Amino acid sequence: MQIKQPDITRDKILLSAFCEIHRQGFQAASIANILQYTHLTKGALYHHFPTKQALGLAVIEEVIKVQFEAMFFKPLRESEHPIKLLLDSIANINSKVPADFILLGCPLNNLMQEMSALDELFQLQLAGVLEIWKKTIEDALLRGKKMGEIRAEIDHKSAALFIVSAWEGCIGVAKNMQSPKAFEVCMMQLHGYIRSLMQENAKKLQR
Amino acid sequence: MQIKQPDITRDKILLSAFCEIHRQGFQAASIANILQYTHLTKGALYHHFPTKQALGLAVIEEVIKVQFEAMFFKPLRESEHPIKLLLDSIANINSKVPADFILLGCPLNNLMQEMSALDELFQLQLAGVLEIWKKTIEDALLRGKKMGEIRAEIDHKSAALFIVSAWEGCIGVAKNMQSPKAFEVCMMQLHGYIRSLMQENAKKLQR
DNA sequence: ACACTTACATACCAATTGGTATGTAAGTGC
DNA sequence: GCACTTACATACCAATTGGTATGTAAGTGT
Repeated sequence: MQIKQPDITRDKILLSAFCEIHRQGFQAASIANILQYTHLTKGALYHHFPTKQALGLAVIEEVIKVQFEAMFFKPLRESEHPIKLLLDSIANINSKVPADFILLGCPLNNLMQEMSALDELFQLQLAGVLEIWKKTIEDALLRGKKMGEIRAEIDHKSAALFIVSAWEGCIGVAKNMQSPKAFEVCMMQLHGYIRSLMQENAKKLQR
Repeated sequence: MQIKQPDITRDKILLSAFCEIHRQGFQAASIANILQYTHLTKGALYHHFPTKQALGLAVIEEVIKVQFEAMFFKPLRESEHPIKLLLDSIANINSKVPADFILLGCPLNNLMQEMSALDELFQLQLAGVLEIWKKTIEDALLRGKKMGEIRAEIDHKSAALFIVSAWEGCIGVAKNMQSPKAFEVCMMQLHGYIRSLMQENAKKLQR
């Protein structure tokens, strides 16, 4: 089964829109610019997407969500040692995420801050991705409990919410400072927070 | 000494601009809207501010920075028990910050995410406010060390950076979820992080 | 091979944008 | 009381915005 030409065109628009939105934000993203990079025209864009809003929502669902799924969610879900993977990912964060994610910000966080209060569809779509992230970490913490790594009395839902929030906060502040180094330092404190959720005897195993 | 009329006009523009920017973001903020609320005209605005950028920078310096100074920096700097104040502020956060700060986001964070990668003057001005916040918390932690509340081996600079980052992250995520309750839950985890920096015997004193 | 749909390209549009040029009335210094 | 500056108001402008109406060439089903 081969990939249809229209789907290629659609993907080209989505990818170009993602890049433009990542750099300029959604509202400032220019449809003219998006098209320029693809060498397509408005006819193509408005054939595949009824409005700019629909294009933006599709970027969240089909580009951003997919990226997060591949980079964070899937590895963590499928890991045999989720707590170890979580801690290692955070400790080596700058090798895990591209530099653009810090200098331009996290695409998810950027859109959350820009659009959540302005457009309910954006808010819901973004909240959906965030919810998956949160649930994935909740599940990791829960499995950590069963493996005797995470203390039983920990409120894993609150902890997961905080981990995601702090994570985005670290990127956000590092973006302002334009400093991947600050991101690294900041994430090491999040590393410390997660370690504070662990059983004492399990900490030794995790360097 | 009485307040000059021109200064009143200038302040009216600044305040209106702050509200518009808080709701729409800087780029989407419309000068026409800003003026509508003040019943002034472009002549007035461009007399007091040479460009929209200059207006935005003035809003950061003369509205946002001043608000933060009054709400967070000054109380913490002048407190005799800074760690207690920090923990109490976080525990009662929803009574400390207006609901707009969650539903519309933190004005500082909003602008950091929108503008840091686009405009160096914005980035520097915002980083300046962030730096004061960070320094104020650094100093609070340092005084906490001297009072035997914070453990001596704690890296207070990294911790302060993380506290500010996580704080903004909590607001950011709560903004996306449009949930002051989530903000409260999230901030209680930050509360727990700060407690994890404390001496064991000092923890008992703090409820 | 004919009817119909898909997948675009081209040309156009009203609305809005930040910014400017000009005008003017009210202070202000001397 | 005259010269000059301040503090605005009014009218205008080029550029850009998202969106649409129309045209057309290439499939696609029958």
